[in-house]
Amino acid sequence: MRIYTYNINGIKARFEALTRWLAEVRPDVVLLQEIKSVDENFPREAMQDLGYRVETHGQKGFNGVAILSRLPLEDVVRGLPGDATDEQARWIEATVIGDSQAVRVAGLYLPNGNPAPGPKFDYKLAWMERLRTRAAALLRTEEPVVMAGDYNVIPHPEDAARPEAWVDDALFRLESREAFRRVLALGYYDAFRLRVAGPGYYSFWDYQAGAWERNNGIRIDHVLLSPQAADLLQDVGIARDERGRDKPSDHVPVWVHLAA
DNA sequence: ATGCCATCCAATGGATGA
Repeated sequence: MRIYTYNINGIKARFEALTRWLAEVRPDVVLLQEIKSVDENFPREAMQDLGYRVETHGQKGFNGVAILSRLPLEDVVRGLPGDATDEQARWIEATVIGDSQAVRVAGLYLPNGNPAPGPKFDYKLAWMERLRTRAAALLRTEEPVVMAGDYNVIPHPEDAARPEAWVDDALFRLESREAFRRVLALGYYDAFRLRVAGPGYYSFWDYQAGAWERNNGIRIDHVLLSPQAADLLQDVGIARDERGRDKPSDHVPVWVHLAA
């Protein structure tokens, strides 16, 4: 089972690039972030024509997450539990019925949190505490769990080309990195770091100031695996070449291959 | 860098993003 996370920065703007990529790569499961669309306007039929089941959790203008899957999906949950007043569409879960076993997948778009300090940063940290609670509940199921998405967290200095430029940023502040670490400490693994060590691996390059041409990137899109999922891990990767194609998102796909 | 670019909504500019 090949599972991808991909922040597409707008389904309307990325429709051509996304459908080309789906036809070319043929992923089994794609967790999309920033669809920036209400559910009714998501191009469901076009995805179905490419062989995908579609589950969305959208909102008008901003945020929005979705799951595309060539495999059957069950038990879809929309919205991160823990705050009934939260209007922002940043979390979707489903069980993917694999050929050999089922995998619980969660797609997430973690709040940016800038400027920090401030109310947006407070929301980010509160959201991360809710994430920790949900992540713990998912672990207790003892199913293989994959939580993947745009975490908006640079875990370590080696995950930024210029870490000194991010020291006061909500993506790299100690509170954000500690909250990310608290999720890992429950028993999750950063799939990429199970297989690849060292600096120079990024998943986001800003549109501005020639960030891509200068390789001024950050690694903020992550795939977290429960121990049961980590046992199934066959390979990982970052599809960095997507950033150099026509009308790219500012993020690229990050993927895992599980024996499931 | 003081958002340099991109996206969306809605309106010819504002909000948001990382």
